[in-house]
Amino acid sequence: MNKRQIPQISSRKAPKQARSTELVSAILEAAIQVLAQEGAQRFTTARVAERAGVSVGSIYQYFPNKAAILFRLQSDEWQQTTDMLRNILEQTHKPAFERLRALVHAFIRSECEEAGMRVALSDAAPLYRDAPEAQAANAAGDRIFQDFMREVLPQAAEASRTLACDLITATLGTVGKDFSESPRTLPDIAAYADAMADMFCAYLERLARP
Amino acid sequence: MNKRQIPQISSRKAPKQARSTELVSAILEAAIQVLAQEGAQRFTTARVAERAGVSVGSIYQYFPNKAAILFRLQSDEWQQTTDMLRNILEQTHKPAFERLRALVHAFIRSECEEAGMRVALSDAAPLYRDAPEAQAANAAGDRIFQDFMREVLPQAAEASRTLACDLITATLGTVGKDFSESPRTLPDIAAYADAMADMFCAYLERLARP
Amino acid sequence: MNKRQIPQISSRKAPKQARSTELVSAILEAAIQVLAQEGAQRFTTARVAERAGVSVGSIYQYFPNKAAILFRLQSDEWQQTTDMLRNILEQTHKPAFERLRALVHAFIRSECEEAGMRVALSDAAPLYRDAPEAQAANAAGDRIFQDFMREVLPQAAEASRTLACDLITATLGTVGKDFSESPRTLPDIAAYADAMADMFCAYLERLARP
Amino acid sequence: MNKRQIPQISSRKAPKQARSTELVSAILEAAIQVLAQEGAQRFTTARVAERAGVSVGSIYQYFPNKAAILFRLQSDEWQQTTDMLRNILEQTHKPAFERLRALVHAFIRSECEEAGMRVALSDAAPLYRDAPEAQAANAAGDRIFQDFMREVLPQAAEASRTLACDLITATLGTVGKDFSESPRTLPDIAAYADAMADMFCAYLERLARP
DNA sequence: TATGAATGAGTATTCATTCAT
DNA sequence: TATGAATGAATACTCATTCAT
Repeated sequence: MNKRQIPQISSRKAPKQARSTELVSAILEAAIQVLAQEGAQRFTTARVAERAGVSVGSIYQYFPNKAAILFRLQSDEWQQTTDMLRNILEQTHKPAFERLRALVHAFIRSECEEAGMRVALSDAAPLYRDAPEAQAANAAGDRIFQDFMREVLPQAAEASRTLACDLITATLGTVGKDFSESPRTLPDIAAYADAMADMFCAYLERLARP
Repeated sequence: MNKRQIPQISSRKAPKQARSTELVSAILEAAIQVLAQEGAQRFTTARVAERAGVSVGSIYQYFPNKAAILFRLQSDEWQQTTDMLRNILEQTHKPAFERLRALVHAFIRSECEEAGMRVALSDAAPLYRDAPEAQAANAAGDRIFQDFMREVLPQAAEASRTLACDLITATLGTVGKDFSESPRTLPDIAAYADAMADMFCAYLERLARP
Repeated sequence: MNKRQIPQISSRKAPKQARSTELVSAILEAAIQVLAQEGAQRFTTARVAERAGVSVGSIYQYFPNKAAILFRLQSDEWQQTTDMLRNILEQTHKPAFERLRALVHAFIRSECEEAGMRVALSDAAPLYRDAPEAQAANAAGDRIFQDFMREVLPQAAEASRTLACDLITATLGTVGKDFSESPRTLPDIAAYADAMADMFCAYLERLARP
Repeated sequence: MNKRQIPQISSRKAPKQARSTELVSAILEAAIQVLAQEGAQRFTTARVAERAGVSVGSIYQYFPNKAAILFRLQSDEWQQTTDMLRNILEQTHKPAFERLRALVHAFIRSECEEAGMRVALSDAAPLYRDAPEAQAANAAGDRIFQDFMREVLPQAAEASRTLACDLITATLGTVGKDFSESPRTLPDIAAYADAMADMFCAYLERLARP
């Protein structure tokens, strides 16, 4: 098996003071730029520090290592995405499939924004992926979707509902990322999102059928 | 934009002589082992050379750089997969959806074999991904599927058929890879493949409907 | 010749106020712990400050640099040892050789206490050794022994007496330290101290002989 | 307890070819110079490489890490010293005490040569000391002396002979090193060596007495 | 006085690639 | 053809010390 090292990744200190928060923001902002402009390969602490107008030492005051910066970036992404998805799914006055379609559109669109950075971030995944913190973060998103699935497939067996949920979230996530790796126009994005929503709806309808 | 270097990736010489072919095979075989056992991070020419029982110099006789080895590995994978998919899709005496289901099963199963190596290989993707040769290789697989789609959706507009084709191949590829990153049992694999096939069939049925 | 920097090492201010003395004690106590538990390599001002429950800045209020802390530790050791030796040698009602034997025992025993810290402290010697203050401190101990030697070898020429004094103090000091670097049981300590005392007595007897 | 890392220290490859041996020699020679002129603190692989007129990479071709260079230097010292001592002790046609005196003189003299480098080397001891290889190397020297002690103290109990042996070798080694840390004139060296030899002889005579 | 955030020079080690033999 | 020694740029991380608050 692979002998990958699992790094400590949690933030070194809670940025309580205003100064700290600013610095952390500057570092993260710089990290995003470096990632987007230079790629994962050239993402180095020195470059981030320089871009942030900060010393390397300061980076290590707030992040225990390079992986922690990347993980933090990814974490923030997940958080935003999760929030966005939750907001859409919670609009229970709208029909379920309409919400699902909106969700797919929103997700694909958001993936295509800052695509360069996102691709680089996922290129760097091996550096933070295996940390325990990373595993936990992903779980949150899944739960939201589980609830939605229960609403759409109230009759389905638990196991098959979970399977469907896994399949749809995996498709949304990985296919969305894959799609965003090439530059896309807005109409292309809309068309692709529609196609994906069609696929999900067709699948869920079939599952819902007796 | 990213300033990634785009390396030359094509093999340096066509290995016509038996000796050469042996050497190339040894190198590729060693590369697979190093990838599987050490991970993308520790995939170095020196390690490949040592494992292959060959000098580093010899590697550079047949591959212009490290990325070329990885690309070749990926290429071979694609080739095998493409062949496999073609064989399944060409069994035109079977119903289309049956073939599609068989294809999904075969693909997911094959992704789950040697998953360690495959994950490492995809971790290393940034190294070879941007080479022009890589783009071309993918196209071949798509064409095969295009034909199948024309069979299943003879009435559909060209554009929407292409879109569906892209979506399904992307889903198969990326979700398959994502699924294979965790260790899976055979029944899990079968269940997941069935779910995916269900989704594809439901989607295609909807598209085929007037 | 070596280009080692010779740092200023004397304490930055005389800690007259109670608060200051407490702080200095806390720092020194923490320094001992860090040295013993982490070793010379990991002896950092940050670690000392943390262990002392004090800010780094405070350390620099009382010590001009890291070396000064180490030097102070070493100084205190020397002071204690010197006092101990003086006490033993001043018991002039006991026979000289009996006092010498007691001294050797006491010294070896004390070296073996806190051996971990002492080893670390001597590992760190390069950092403080070359300071002029360090040279002076050692001289004090020698003078006490000189007096004892004059008592034991009243007839000997000044030069040869000084030589013997140097040799014996050097042996006591360096061999004692060397011995203490391995963990020792009390009986082992006693046996070794007896052997060393035997050696010293035999040597002094020979020198005393006409 | 101290959390010192114990590094791998053995040479990376056996320098079979002439070229290799030259390189290793150049590296070691450069290491000696850096150590003598810059001190242990400033002993860096980069400096050694530069002084040797060699790339850093080349150093790592022959030594697994920095500690290994230092250990090799120390090893070579031990080897030379051991050989020297053996040669002197094996001249069995000379009286034992005469050989012992010669040995002490030779040892102290050799310690005082290249004293700067030796001091620096022992300053760096924490880096290589804890490696298993280092422990083994020391044992060899002891055995030679054991034989000599058996010759001088044929009647003594095994335990007390071993104790005396340990004490004398420790004294010779550590006091010799301590003495060599200050610059010395030849007559001073001779006088000190004589005093030490006197001490050893007096001690051994006492032990030999019934 | 006390703090602790900020600094940035300093270092060991790796690894893709070349080229003399 | 094959070798593998040599190269040296690149990089994560530490830590003594300062100084604004």
